[in-house]
Amino acid sequence: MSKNQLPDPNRDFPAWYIEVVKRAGMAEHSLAKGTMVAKPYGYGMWERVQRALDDRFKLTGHENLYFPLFFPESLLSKEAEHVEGFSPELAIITHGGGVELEEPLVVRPTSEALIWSTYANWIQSYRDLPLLYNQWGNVVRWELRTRLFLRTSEFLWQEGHTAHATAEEAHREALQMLEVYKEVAEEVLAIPVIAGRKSESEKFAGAATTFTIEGLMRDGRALQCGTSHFLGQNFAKAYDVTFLGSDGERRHVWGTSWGASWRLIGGVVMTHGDERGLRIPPKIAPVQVVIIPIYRSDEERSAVLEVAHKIRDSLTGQGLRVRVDDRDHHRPGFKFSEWELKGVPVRIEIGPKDVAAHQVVLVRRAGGAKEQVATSAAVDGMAGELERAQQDLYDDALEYRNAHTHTASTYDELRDGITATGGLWVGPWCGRGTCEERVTADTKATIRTLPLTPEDPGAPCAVCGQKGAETATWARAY
RNA sequence: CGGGGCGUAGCGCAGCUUGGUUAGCGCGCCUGCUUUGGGAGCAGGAGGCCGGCGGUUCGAAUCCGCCCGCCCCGACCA
Repeated sequence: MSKNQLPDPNRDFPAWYIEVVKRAGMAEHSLAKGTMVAKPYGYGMWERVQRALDDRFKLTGHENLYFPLFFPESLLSKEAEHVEGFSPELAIITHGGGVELEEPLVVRPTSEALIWSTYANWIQSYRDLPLLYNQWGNVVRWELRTRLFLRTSEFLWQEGHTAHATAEEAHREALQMLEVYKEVAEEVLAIPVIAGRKSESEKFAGAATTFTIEGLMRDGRALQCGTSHFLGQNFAKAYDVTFLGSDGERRHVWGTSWGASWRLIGGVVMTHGDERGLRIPPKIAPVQVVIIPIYRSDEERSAVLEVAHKIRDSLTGQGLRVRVDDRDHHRPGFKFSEWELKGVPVRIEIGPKDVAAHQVVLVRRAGGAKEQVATSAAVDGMAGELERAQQDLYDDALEYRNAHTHTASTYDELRDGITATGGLWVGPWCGRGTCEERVTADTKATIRTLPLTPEDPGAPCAVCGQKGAETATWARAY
């Protein structure tokens, strides 16, 4: 059989993940602990995700800007909960230019502190509102345990920061951007996600309410794929951001912030990958169609390549991303395996027999046998083929999630269920931290989502039995 | 920070216990020939401050000390 088998994802998912990411050429570890080199194949996916998000940010009225990587340490300390949340993960610069700095600089773990302290100067009147800005950049969080794409000391992301005159408007903004994340996750990354609200213990340090989208990975663990925060007036008060209303009253502004990172790429790997490697959704695939020429002699080679290049050109003309793998030092079988590992949605094989018959062999990564198709039909039908591949990945992932979503009404069901099967467990929760902590202590699962808007009191709490619970979704998470 | 492990060619490793002439193996890489429809074969070749510093010794990858780095488990993860 084939060589260089990947670890079995069903037996050792973490080993499978790291091998796929490395061998597909997405990323590798770099020199400093916990840092990562994003290689072209992985960065190419990130570029597609960036574009999908950025287009939607613009359509919803936002503009990009850029704040610096460093700011004075003292700035952070103005919002008590915020500084407490971040202080363990800060990278702090104490020296520059060969001398000790008068005041240390922090490398941003997120930019709320700097941005709100700056917004204070930009906002005077209700006429300056709303402020709808976003920035693309990197942040640093000194993580103890890191994983490629999922948790690295430095990572790439975007962070949106908006300021509004009313709580209602800010709240709407936070939910609107959550919806943008959900749309990108589902329609672009083909990852079905649950949109919800975080519990008090899981929310962002400094936020009034944190919203999240959560996906379910193939090993039964949940992954937070994006968060959007309604900040209330917390940062406005900490950094004294006020405006004069049309009524002449001075008020603090209401804020939001929202972020998504290249962790999404890790989510794609863990949602769609299989024992052969990656399966990349066509919308973010750096290569959507790979053409493998097959030949023996030089004459065959030039005849086959001529057709291969023609097909490539007409597909490229449709706006598709196509690669002809004309490397002469690898045989076809090697290329088949390699492009499957790299998750290219559609492969076209062309040999001398196909050239003679004006056909190609078409192979879908998502499964199914090889199919002989007339060349013209393959070219004309490719866009539709990729749309189906995109949909198939989503449908597969949704089916998996549905099959791994369970309900529990008693504590035994919840605890034993999480421990035995993983996946998502839905059960009523009274809202008290003690009940939440008990589940986490017993199962290592956390509340991933609560309903977007608080529910009317319902069934008794699965943990303590007290009435007035709302529906919580539990899972072990990354 | 606590517990455990590891630093030898691009990658993965052996050698170290019991010091000894030129430090090996697999993969990868380079050249040539034969191959090419599911991970090619043969032949030749290149590539090493053996993590660093110091010590013991006629002689150190190997023994001793110190240092540095990385990995795994735990604590942590807004």
